[in-house]
Amino acid sequence: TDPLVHHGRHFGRSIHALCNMHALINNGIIRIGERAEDPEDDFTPQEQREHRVFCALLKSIPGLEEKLMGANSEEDIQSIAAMLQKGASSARSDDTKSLKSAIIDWIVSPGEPLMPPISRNAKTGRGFHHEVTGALLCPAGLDWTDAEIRDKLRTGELSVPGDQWPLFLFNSYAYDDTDPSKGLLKSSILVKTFKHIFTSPSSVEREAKATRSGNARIHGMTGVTRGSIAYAATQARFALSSSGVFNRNDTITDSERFYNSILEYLEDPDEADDVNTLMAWWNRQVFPNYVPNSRPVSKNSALARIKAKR
DNA sequence: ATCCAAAGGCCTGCCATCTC
DNA sequence: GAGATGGCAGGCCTTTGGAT
Repeated sequence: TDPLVHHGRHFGRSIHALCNMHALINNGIIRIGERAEDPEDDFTPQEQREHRVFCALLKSIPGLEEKLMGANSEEDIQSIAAMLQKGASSARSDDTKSLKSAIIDWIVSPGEPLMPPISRNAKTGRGFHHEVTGALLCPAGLDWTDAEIRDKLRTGELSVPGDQWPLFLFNSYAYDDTDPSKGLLKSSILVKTFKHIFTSPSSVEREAKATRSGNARIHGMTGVTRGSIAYAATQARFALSSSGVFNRNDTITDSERFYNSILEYLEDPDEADDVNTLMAWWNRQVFPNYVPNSRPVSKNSALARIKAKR
């Protein structure tokens, strides 16, 4: 496969999922031109955000900038964008597929039966239809033990927009309304989802059985990123929900708004202190033994090949 | 009619272990 | 040690189904 597809997979998982690659790249190139002409040019906050993502894209894929600048037709750029998009989309799809069954093992304590049982390969019966997934998805601040609230969530009378965060994001699934950031993004289910995607499915258990490099290693990922945490949260939220089809624009599941709201929080300068502490915590959870260049890499490993390309 | 996502099958790469 | 073997993980292909 084309290396751009490969890079697109990791970009989607770690920097920005759910974006339109064509627009991202086209707008990015235009903005570079405008900035060169008029450095004083002001961009809207939205444009500035998009441009930061574009710069991260250029930075994360060696040779991409040259490739884009050297493209001599609109078509060339379109095909580059299409490859990256394909990578991001297929990675997202592979992860939803894989998490769909895996997450069932993480929502009750080991050994405890799940009542009623949830099918590993179907989404019906999840979401607010089930006591356990419902409690996890219930917006922080609402009381899932209240029968009236449960009913309204089930019927949809009470709809939950993506920026109203569910309880499963919080450590021990406990929300403290006097301190809303307490335990935020520190739940075990989120860490497990992250490990499943980035370090390997078996690394979720205490003793990893992996014999092959996981995604983080394949792509030389050495620490968590804001995008990767938001991505794991979005995948977990979708896996717990009853909706069967992942769709960016679906207003019921509202995954894109959810993803962006997490990302916004993590990038908010006003939250920088909390977020830096949080990121350090994540790195200890997920990459505890990481020391730069400490591991020998076999000559033919994917990582070695990637390094050789740089 | 077209597009996209889901699902399962399949293939390949990687690593640990075995066997000689 | 070198080569064979087996299992795990990631990714690709194909089919299917639903939405637009």
